[in-house]
Amino acid sequence: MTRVLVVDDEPQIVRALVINLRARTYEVDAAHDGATALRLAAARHPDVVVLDLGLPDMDGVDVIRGLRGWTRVPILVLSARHSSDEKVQALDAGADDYVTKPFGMDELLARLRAAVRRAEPAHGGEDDVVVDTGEFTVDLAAKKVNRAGRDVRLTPTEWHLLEVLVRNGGRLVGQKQLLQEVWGPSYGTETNYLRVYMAQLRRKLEADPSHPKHFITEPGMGYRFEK
Amino acid sequence: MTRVLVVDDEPQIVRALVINLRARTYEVDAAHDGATALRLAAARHPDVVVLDLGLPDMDGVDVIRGLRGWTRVPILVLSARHSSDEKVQALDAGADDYVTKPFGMDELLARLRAAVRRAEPAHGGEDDVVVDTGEFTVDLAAKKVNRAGRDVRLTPTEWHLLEVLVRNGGRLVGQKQLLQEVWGPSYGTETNYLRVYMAQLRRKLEADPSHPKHFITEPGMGYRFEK
DNA sequence: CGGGCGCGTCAGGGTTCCGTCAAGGACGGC
DNA sequence: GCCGTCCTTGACGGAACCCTGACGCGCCCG
Repeated sequence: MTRVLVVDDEPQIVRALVINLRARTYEVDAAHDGATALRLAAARHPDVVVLDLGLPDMDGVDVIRGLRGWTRVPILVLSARHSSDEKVQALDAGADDYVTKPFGMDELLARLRAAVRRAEPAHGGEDDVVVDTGEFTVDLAAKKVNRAGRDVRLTPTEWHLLEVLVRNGGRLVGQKQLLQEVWGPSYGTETNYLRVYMAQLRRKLEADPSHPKHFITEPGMGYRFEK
Repeated sequence: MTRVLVVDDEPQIVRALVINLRARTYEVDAAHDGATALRLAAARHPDVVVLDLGLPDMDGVDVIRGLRGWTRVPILVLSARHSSDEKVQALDAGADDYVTKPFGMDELLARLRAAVRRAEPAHGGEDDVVVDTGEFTVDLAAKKVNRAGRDVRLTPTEWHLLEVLVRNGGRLVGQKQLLQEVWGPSYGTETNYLRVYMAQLRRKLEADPSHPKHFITEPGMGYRFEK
């Protein structure tokens, strides 16, 4: 859920923004002056701030500076002033975008999405998903398998098979599904491939490969990965 | 030094931008059509792109998509179209800002500064910038590699490859991803490039290049940098 | 009790993939 | 215009990997 802080002293603008943002499932806080805005920003940690420069209690640029003192949250400035100087001042103070009133709601929302998007951490936020069995660990993001403190080397096919099984952890995966996901959609009956590669996975990862505890065979059906 | 890629088919606009940017000590490349823009972006890796939507050879939005396929470089769109739809389309395709012609040079430069500023890495993780393997150190910020007290000289391509690997330290990086990040999005199968440049990196950085400890090959999949 | 079926194991051969070297071409500096 | 640096490209030996067939074993069923 994305949280937005709207700062404007004109009630009808705040209302219009709040309605439109809530309708798009944003979480919205609103402030009518600069002091409240700074306090709310600190308390609620919004993902983006929409800030009107014309506030009753302080200069809008000072609000920007107040925020930039401790956060890099995207700031989208809203202003009735069209002068170039005003824009330059706000942007150089740390604003991310500057929209002049009257503004189109579609455009504002698009600029808001752009601001939020680029604030997201790089690389799609792929958390290091690590599965731990006690005997070995599988790091799906790094494509790494560790056993007894040593990295285990897997071939592409071995890794691919392991990945499908681990992602379906606990569930039974049919042999046809395994074959198609690892070898391609035109495969489905070559169960000997599975036997060979399951054996290699077990040899590399199981403490006792002939009595597997994690790579379970379900005769006639498929295989299952268990922690 | 900040590098800017200017994309516009109107020579006078390009000239005005180039002059103004160079006067402010930016490094500037210019392209007059989309294909050239994508090629230059891949070759020169600009820190920000100024893109006119009205290009002779392809839709500007497709240029944005072409860039976003492999890079998060800030894109500042320049357009004669004022319609809300156009803006929304460009922004949602991945643009960072949208300025309508005619534009004030002061404002454009301020928006450019804002785009470059927020693309900078956050201040705080300073110690993450230098990676130490024991045999050599890589300073990502200073773009320097030091080995046995001496700076190692890397070619641009060597450095770029090293950078991608180090930033993904420990993680396996697929050959396709490496090729696209270093050579550009239109590459993906030229694995011989990787073989040549990995060999050069190893020759310059590994104690025993034929038995690499830090630049690990994962046959059939990609490469991995290990401390 | 014997045969069939499914599974696990092993080793060899063909193919793909990788490391290495060297030559040719593009580019920029002097 | 020459020279050095860098990038591209091709070729080749060797290593890694994938496929394949053969065999043994346990289980179920006839």
